[in-house]
Amino acid sequence: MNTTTILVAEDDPAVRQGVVDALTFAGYHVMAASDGRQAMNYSLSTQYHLLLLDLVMPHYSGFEVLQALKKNRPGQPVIILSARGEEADRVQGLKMGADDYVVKPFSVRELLARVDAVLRRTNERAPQVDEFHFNSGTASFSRREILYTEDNTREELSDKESELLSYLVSNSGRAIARDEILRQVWNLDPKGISTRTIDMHVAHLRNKLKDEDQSILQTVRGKGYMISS
Amino acid sequence: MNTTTILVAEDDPAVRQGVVDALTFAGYHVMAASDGRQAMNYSLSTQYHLLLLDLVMPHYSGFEVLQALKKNRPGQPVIILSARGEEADRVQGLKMGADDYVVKPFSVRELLARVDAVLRRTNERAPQVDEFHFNSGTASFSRREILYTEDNTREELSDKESELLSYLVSNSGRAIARDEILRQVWNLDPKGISTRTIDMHVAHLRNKLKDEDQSILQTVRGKGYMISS
DNA sequence: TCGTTATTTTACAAACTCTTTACACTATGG
DNA sequence: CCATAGTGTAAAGAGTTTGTAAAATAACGA
Repeated sequence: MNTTTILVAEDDPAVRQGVVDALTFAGYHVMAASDGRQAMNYSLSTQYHLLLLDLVMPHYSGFEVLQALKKNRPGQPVIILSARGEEADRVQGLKMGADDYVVKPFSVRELLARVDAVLRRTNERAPQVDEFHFNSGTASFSRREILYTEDNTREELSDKESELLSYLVSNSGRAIARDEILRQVWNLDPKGISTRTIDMHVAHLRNKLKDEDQSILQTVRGKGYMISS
Repeated sequence: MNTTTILVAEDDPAVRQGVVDALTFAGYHVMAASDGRQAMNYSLSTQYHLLLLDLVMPHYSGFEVLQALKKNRPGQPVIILSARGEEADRVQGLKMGADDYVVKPFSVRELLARVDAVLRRTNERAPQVDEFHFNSGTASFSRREILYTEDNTREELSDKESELLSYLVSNSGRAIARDEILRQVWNLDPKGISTRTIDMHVAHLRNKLKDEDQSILQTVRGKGYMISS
């Protein structure tokens, strides 16, 4: 299943609908903004994997949106859509941090190819993390160990500890519910079952991370746990 | 699975049954109102994703229902059903905030197409907002925390605090009644019950937002609370 | 099989959230 | 300026969630 979310910012209803339909049909989850103000709002405050950004919109131009976005989320992938095919705009857009540029009118095939390419590049950029660096050391999942920088000592991670930490690290920056952890790490269907296993493993991990003040592995009361990104 | 709920307000039993059957068969959860008074009642007090509204009904006309509804729930999607295919009605309905207009008699295929289109547009229109930027910081709902820009400190949000703030933010720009908050955030039917819980949570939120002058989270006396957009 | 280690369950104290109560304070209309 | 209804908030209590030690069970290699 494809749960990649794409935000489309485009004021022309016909073009917007076309793009939304094409992306939806291709299996993406799509959100749309229909003017510059919405684009500014949504792009800064919602979660998505790729922004398709028209340059010419009412209220705010695509350049303004891009500028604000790159200030707040430097790594956010963006493809610029614009009728202006001029070299100057293209260069400025890419200079401002856009990942690619599609000139209107474009074919569905071309759009999808660009989208795929940018998403692929983005994923490559962040390959399966095997190491987690924190204040006092580094955890390696393939070697199932933690190395402490200061005294060069070593602490082993058990199977489950390693998998749990790995999952939290690769989903850092959001609170992960216990249910989700049970499903993803324990491969259980958490229907009604209640267990303190996760909490115990978290306690063990905190010990091994020397995280007595819970600054690395945070509790999110009522939900689960989180590692800040 | 499709858990989208549609409210059908139509006084002609034959038409109503036909619409209900078609929508049910298409996988929607359907509720029905058989006159204007029921329509007024249900449309204002129950939860659904789309209202199919007949204009000609006893007790209250569709226009009256639409007017009351848009006053209380400006974003609620509505499709008007009517035998009168005249341009004037169509225009007035759309002016009053309806999203589309289907002229009777209509085919099942046509109805479903309109329903699909409006629901899709609705989803595009309002993506899930995860962040709220304000003068001194940013609140994130997926992380259930507030980060203050100045000193890089962090304040946690409790479950209810986060949900409440999220609801106010995603409905910013209008005053939200306490009743609506109880229904939407607490999942309670606020019939006559009176509680100061909401006010307490607002007080806590204001603390965490450092909003001592109530410039972010405003009180609307006699109604409830509001966040300006 | 045994011994060792990893994982899960149990149990209970501690911490926290939510709600209610109570009362002070404020806005509003006469 | 008063009466009244609406709002702010401190404090207390009920109920829920989390941390963790200790015991029980499972997994595994020799």
